[in-house]
Amino acid sequence: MSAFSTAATGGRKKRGEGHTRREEILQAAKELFLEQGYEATTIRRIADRVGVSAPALYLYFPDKEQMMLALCDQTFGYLIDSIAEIESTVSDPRERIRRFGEAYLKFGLAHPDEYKLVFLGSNIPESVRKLGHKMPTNDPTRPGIGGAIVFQRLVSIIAEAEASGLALNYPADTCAELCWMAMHGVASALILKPEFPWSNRDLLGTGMLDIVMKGIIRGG
Amino acid sequence: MSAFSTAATGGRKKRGEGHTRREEILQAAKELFLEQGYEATTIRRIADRVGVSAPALYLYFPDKEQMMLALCDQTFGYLIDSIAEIESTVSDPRERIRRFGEAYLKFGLAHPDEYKLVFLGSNIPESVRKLGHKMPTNDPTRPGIGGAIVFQRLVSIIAEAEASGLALNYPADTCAELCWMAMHGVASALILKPEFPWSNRDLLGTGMLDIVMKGIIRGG
DNA sequence: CCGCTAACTTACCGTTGATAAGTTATCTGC
DNA sequence: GCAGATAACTTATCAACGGTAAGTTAGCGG
Repeated sequence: MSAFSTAATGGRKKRGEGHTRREEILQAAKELFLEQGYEATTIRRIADRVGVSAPALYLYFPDKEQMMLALCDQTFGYLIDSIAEIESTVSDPRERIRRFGEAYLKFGLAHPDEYKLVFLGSNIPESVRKLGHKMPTNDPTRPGIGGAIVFQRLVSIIAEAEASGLALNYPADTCAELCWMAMHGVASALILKPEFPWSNRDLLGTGMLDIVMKGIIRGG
Repeated sequence: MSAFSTAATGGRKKRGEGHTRREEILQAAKELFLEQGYEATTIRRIADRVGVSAPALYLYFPDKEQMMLALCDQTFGYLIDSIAEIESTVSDPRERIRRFGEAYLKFGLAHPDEYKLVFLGSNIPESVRKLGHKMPTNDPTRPGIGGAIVFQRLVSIIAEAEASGLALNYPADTCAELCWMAMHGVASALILKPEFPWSNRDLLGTGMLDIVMKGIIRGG
């Protein structure tokens, strides 16, 4: 009906169909997020796009943060999938770690907004705190958990590498943290300062990966 | 006068004394910033503490961002000073790089709010873009330039190290970027997720520094 | 047809950064 | 000492934000 709404779905939902509205909200939020970034993705704009009033969103999400995190989890699923594929198809421990790093960085550069929200969330102190608070929370449905799952995969990959005979220069969990921090440093820098005249973007990724591999693997 | 204002300075300034008001504003902002973090540091709260109306702040700063950046530059001065001291007292190229990394990380952990604002500024797209846009801007008074100055020091240190005979595995500027990104990865992770059960915080700093040194220096 | 309640709206709250327009006080030139 | 000029500052207000309270509409089961 209205001329400038890509996802307005007209009238009220029938009984029991509320969950479809929830998905419409996520879809609209995602569109806005991709088109105009985080700042433009306000409650009111999402509601407008869905074709519903702003408070209606609060029937499906407790607050904006949970909405955004649910959105990110959806996107992070792609990264989790691609990591799972690496784990199932690549057997060499070194190669696994390297491929993880590549996939991680590629994902970050392909989904900068989601990356920012999950890994650089300066706005979401609440859930970031919870996210780190007690890591072994086995609830994969908890919103915002995507980043933690990814990190846990790396811990597993490196622990398994060590178990299969790879000698490490540090404890396995420290190696995982170092590896993640290094790649996170590259990702966040390239994402936050895209217009900075970086000497060589590709080399920064592959070089950091080389450095980390050499640094954490004994005799690497 | 009022019971809970640490810096209220009473009446109006005389002609030509506006600059002292400007410093009072920065001081109040800094106090709030340190006491209650970035979120609590609103225009109105700063104005209250100074003992002046909110719009008065706009006589001295074009917007909140410039205020915050001026504030950060003040704090970053300490880091710049300590780097200058390292440069003037440490002659060994390897040791210089290492000491830079240590000083950088220490500063980040000691001033997390300023660090966030300058290096993780998800709120300040404007100036971050400018900051990276044309690096060789020789205006050290430009607000928000602190982080760029620090980075430029590292570039110099590594370029000088190479000039003095140290063999690098990558171009000097790439080495500087890799070094900064790695340490930035550690700093930002520890700052943004302080409650995460990191395996060993000290080891993450020293270990990353070891890894980077070994990685960028030929035969390191 | 009645009542329950899911789905949704209108009206509003307090807060934010920021602007426009008016006021007061001090300094300068005469 | 008095009259502008203008630095310094206030009041009133804006649009937008996230979020809540309370009322309304619509569909389903009895």
